[in-house]
Formats: sequence, structure tokens, C-alpha cells
Amino acid sequence: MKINSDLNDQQLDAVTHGDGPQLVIAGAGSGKTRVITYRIAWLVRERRVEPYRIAAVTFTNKAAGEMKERVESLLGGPSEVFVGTFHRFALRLLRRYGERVGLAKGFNILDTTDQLSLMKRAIELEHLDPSAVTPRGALSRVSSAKNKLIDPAHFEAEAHGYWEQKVAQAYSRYQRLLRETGGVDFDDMIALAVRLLEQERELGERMRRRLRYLLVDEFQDTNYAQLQLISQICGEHGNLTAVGDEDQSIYRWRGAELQNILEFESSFDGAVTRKLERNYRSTQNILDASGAVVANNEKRRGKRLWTDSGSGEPIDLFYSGDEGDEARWIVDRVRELAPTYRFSGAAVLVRTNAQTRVLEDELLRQKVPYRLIAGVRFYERAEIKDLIAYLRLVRNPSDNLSLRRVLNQPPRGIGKATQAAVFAEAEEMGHSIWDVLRLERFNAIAPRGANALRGFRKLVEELREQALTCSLAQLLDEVIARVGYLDLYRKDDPEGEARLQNIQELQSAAQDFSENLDGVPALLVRDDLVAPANPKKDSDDSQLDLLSATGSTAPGTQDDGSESAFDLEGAPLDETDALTSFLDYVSLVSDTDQLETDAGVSLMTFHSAKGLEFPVVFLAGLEDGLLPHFNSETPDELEEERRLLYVGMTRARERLLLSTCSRRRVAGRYQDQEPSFFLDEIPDDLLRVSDGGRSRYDWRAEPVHDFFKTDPSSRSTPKPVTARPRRSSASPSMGPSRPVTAVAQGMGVKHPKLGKGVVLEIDGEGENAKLTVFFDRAGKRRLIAKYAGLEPVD
DNA sequence: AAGTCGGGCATTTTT
DNA sequence: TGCCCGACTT
Repeated sequence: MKINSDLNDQQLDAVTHGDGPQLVIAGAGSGKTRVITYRIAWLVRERRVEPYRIAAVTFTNKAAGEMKERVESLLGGPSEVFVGTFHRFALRLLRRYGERVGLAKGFNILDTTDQLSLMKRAIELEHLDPSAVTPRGALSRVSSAKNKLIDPAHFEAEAHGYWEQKVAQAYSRYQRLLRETGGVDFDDMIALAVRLLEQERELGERMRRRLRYLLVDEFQDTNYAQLQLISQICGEHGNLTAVGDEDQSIYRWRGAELQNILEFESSFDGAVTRKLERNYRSTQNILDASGAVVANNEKRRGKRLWTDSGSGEPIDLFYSGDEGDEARWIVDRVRELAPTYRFSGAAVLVRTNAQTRVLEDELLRQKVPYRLIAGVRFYERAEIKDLIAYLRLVRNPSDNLSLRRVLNQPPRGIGKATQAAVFAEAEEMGHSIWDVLRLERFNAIAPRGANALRGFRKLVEELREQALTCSLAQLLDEVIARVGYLDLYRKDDPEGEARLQNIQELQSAAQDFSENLDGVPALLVRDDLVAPANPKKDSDDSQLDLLSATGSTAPGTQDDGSESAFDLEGAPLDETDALTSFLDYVSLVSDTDQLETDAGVSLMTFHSAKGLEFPVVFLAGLEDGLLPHFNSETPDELEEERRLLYVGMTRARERLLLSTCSRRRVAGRYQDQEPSFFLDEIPDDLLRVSDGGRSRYDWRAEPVHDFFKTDPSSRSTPKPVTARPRRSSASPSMGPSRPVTAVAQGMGVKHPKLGKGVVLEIDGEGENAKLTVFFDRAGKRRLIAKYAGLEPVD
């Protein structure tokens, strides 16, 4: 490692920063991973910091993996530096000390699907109207509450209005179900880690004594809870290196707080802020164009990226007819550029997944190889989830969610009625479904069903017994064999074959795991886990005592209080069994973590492109309503859309090609489109415009908006500016009967999100007019008539 | 217990 | 316009 020659001056300053907090604003392509990894190496090599005192947290496994690899290559071998995601960090703590915050021993991590079904049940049990309180809606509200460390009681107290009160009910029930089933969701992991460290002060002390240096990647994406966790970790020493770029913050809707990076200095006393503005990725034209766009944002610190690699080609902008023409243009250009950049050097970015369809069709038609980055995650495939559910049951039979999933999968004669009876019994007892099976509470169940239930219980018990002596891989094989999974899917149909392949993939993952653990049995202890939380108060069932007697030991008794007891890095194997490690791994890893390269043109959303780079980048569908997306209306939301464009543009190394359509099929109907007003923000001299609107790509009629622009006098009646209510309440099926509302200057209007306001200005005509409206609550806003969803108010 | 029909629905998705 | 989910069917 030759830090003086490997780093530029700004990078060097950040790497060799002494103690205390520093914020490194790292522009796109400015070498932020390099800074983080070199700083770790520098701390170890030059400052003689013991590696286990350093932790680096990221958001994705992919980033963590790359970082870890680079750190190890700089240090010349594996090290004890913790490099991992926020969630993995939190999980470490919770696996060890989770019981102190009310977690069951073998708690599971729920994925989004699990969460959804749990929330559905919560809504049912609370007798809420699922059309008023949708599971999705409630879940997203709950998630944002958890990100802000708001618990159900707190939430209820603060709930505004009918809907939030109902959500409060759902939240509280959901949380109870979650604990009963021995589960945590992703948001809980962070929130509970924060609570743990707050509540167990001594533990927090110990951790701070141990971890002396914290580095956080993608700081602009941190949410409130994560910021708290960060502060807890580096409270008094404050040796925090936060690396991020406010211009690349695109996860506001998932709780990311831009404030965290904008107000860093006030959160961390004595913070030093540095900027990395030298870019090693793109041409100057690309930097200038993207910089000009994002400069229109107000919520940013501001920076100017530069490169010495030259200005490069101009940026292409293509005005196309419709999305078919656009696809043709893109694929034509891809083929044109392929000899220089290869197919794998190009990426096509879109705002919404729905846009990929046409592009795929065209790529297929022209036989251009491509890969779609999206799709179902590996571990969310049905057959994989089933097998995982069995493994989870083996570890923790009280896991109701997994039990429900596989109780009759594959079918084993436990029909609907039997299931309903068992679930009801569990509900009544206030215990897990497994307890119903164990205690044979089969009063309300027909003999045939009861027998089938006994068979299932026996299966799980035998698997648990075996797990104590066999390896993880063997356990999985055993599950597959006992459950008869291989017979379930046929080789002859392509879908069955794919499923069999998936199963094999899971087997080889388990195999890898087992080999690394070398002889560690799948399960270490077989204590019967009983759902600890919230036994029903009013229950006087004498069985209850018997059940809870098997419960866990008093929390924290084995803690010897020494520093080494708080071992964030080394611990898992001596404390945690192979099964738990594997299940955790599986829960925290997504499919997109391993992208194969060299597989053709990449097709993905702007969001998924973050962190990637390509020599050639296409940005498709740069139209009002798509980018900015029509659901983004507040200034903050619009700024985020602009950042999204910025992220897209800065993925390009050499060639950046933009396109916009004059009309597009949206939900089946053709709709006139306006170019995104963000395009106006790109300086003309950087653009090379080609107009396909009327040339060989457009054989259709002239776009309607041209008609308005070129010859307004020819219209028979002066058309009022119109506003379209969001999501037509009228029949979406046919005809032009979509309700429209005329808007005039000075008129009082009501906006679905922003509330009441007054129209100040109208710029342009028709549904595409840009309105300036002053809202009582939100102040002055610029809206586009057709997306605003305004209603007149008197 | 798997297949079919029809209504509702349709941003983005690191963990 | 297509797809996903739930209800209904055989």
C-alpha cells in the first residue's frame, strides 16, 4: 500500500484523518470505497489500531463484500475488522443479547412477504376493513414509524385521524403476532439494537470501549434509527467517518433522512467536512450535464465534479414517437456501439419496471443478449421458501408463520377445517401452534385430521433430533427427502426443472456453509422454545405454567462482563449453530448481490443502478409523469426525482444517451407525454439532439401536444386548463368520460396530499399546463395540471 | 387441491 | 393493457 501515490490530496486527507468525526462528501465516481478501505488499512498499519476495534457498515451485502475483499487485500489477509451491513451488525447484537429486549431465542427474520401475511392477519384479528386499511399501506406506515423508533403505544398516542388510529391498532397487533411467532422484521432489527444499547447501559459502554472507529458508507441513505445506532456506537470518542453524497440520496421513501448528511456537523460536535470532487469515471460532458441538473436542487451542499479525462462525446437526446420507437432507437444504437463497447458495456435505465417490457421485446426481436436486473429474489421463490420454512421450524417450532406455510405443504391431509381448528385453538390458548400439536389439543378436530397432525409433529421432531448430530447440508438433504420435494416437481416441464435447479442451488449453498463450519452440527441445543411474549393475561389454563417453565434462563446471567464477551466479529460459531447462521445469511442476502457480468445489455431501474457504472448508459422515458414520476409532487419529492436522474446520468463512463417520447401507452391507453422538464436543465451545448418524432420512427399521427402548440387558434372552443383527479374514480374501462376539472387563476383548489390552496399562475394550456399554487399548509408549489389531481373549492 | 374466472390495480425496493 | 389475488369451480 502506497497511500501517497494511490490517493489524491483530498482522498489522502480523508484517509489520514485523525480522531473525531469527519464527513466525506464523495461525488459519484470519486473513489469513496477507496477512501474507506485505505482508511481502515491506514488505521491498522500506521496507527496500530487493533482490527477488531474497527467497524465499517454499508447498506448492501455487495458493497460490504467488495469492501471486505479490498481491505483484506490491503492488509494482506483476513482480518477482524467488521465489514457488513447495518442489519448484520444489528443482528450480531440481537443474536447475543436479544432476550434482553424480549426476543425469543431462535427468532426468525421475516421478509416482505412474511410481513404482509402477518399484517393481513393483524388486520383481520382487529376486525379492520382491509379496503380502508390495506396491509400494504399499514405496513409502510408501520415501517416508517419503526424507522423513527416509534413503538405501538407511542404511535397510538400520536395518531392523527381515523386512518392512523386504525393503523395504530394494526401496528400493535402486528407487533404482538410478530413476537409470538418469534420473529423480527428488518426495521425491528435496527430499532431493537438501538433499544438494547440504550436500555443496557453497561453493554453500551462495553461496546463503545471496544469499537473505537466506525466508518459508514452511503451515509445519505441512513434513517433516523440508524443515525441513533451510529451515535450510540461512537458516542463519546466520536471516531466516525461518514461517507456519502446527498445528491445520490434516492431512498427517502424508505425512510432515508437527507437531514442526516446535511446536518452532520450539528449532530457530531467538532466534525470536519471534506469533499471529493475529482471524478475518475465519466467524461467532463457527462459531469457537466449531470451537475447542471442537480444544481437545481436546493437541499444540497453543492459541489462540482471534474475530471482530466477530457470532454468526450456530446450527450445524445432523442425525441421519439412512442415507446416502441424509443425501444427501436435504443436497440439500434446498442448494436451500433456494440463493436466498441460490447453488449455488456451498455445499460438501459428506466424509472418503472413496467417500461422494461417493450425494451425486452425489442431486444429479443433484434436478438441482442440482455439481462434483466430485477425479478424474484432467489430466496423468495416458493420452493425455496418452503424448504427454509422447514429449516426454521427445526430450529424454532414456535415459528407460527413457517408452520402455517408448510403444515400442509406438500399436501398431507391437513385440510382447511383442521388448520382452522388448530389455529383457533392456538389463538385461544395464547400459545404457538406448535404447542397445540405438542399438547395434542385436538378436541375440536376429526380423528383423521388429528392423525395427520401427529404425523407432522413427528416429522418435525425427528428432524430436530437429527439436526443435533448431522451437518447443515445433511439436514437439508434430509428435509428434502422426508418431505418428498424432489418428486413434487417434474423434470419434463420447464417450470419444474427450474424449481429443481433452485433446490439444488440451495443445497450447494448449504454445502458451502457446512464445509466452512467443518463438523459443526446443524443445531447445537434442542431446547424447546416457547413463545415468550405476551401470554394472555386472562387465561387461567393450568397448562400455561408448564409451558413457560421450559422458558429461557434469566437474561444475561452468563455474562462475565469482560470486554471480550462483547465480540462482534468472531462470535457466531461458538455461540450460534450452523442452522441459525445459515438462516440469517439467507435472510439478509438477496439475489441481486451476485450479478454475473458479460451477459449482455443490462436492463434495470434507476434505483437498481445505484453504485454501478457502464461505458454506455441509456436513460429511457425521460418524460413528465415518469421522471419526475407523477406521484412525486412536493418539492422534496421532486428533488429526489432529480437526484434519481443525476444518479442515472452519472452511471455513464463515456456515452450517455437520453430519450423521451411524445406519447406512450400507460395502463393500456395512449397518453400524450411532455419531455421531462429536467431535460431543460441540461445545457444545450452539451446535447446532440435528434428528432425521431416525425422521421422514420414515427409513422403515426402528429403528436397531439404539437397541435396545441402550433395552432391554438384552430381550436373551436378555448379549452380551460384541466386537472385530472388522481386515479379516476369513474369507470376506468371505456371512453373519454374521465372527469376533468377546469382551473383558473385565483381559484381555490384542493390537492389530495397538499390540501387547500389558491392557483397563482398558469403556464401553458391544456392538461400539460404548469400551475403555481399556493397551499395553506405547504406553501408555493409548481404542479403539472394533469398530474396534480386538483379539485375546485369555493 | 388444482384450475379458471373476473375485479382491482398498476413507483422506486439496499435489508 | 396485463397481472395478481381471491373467489369460485370441478
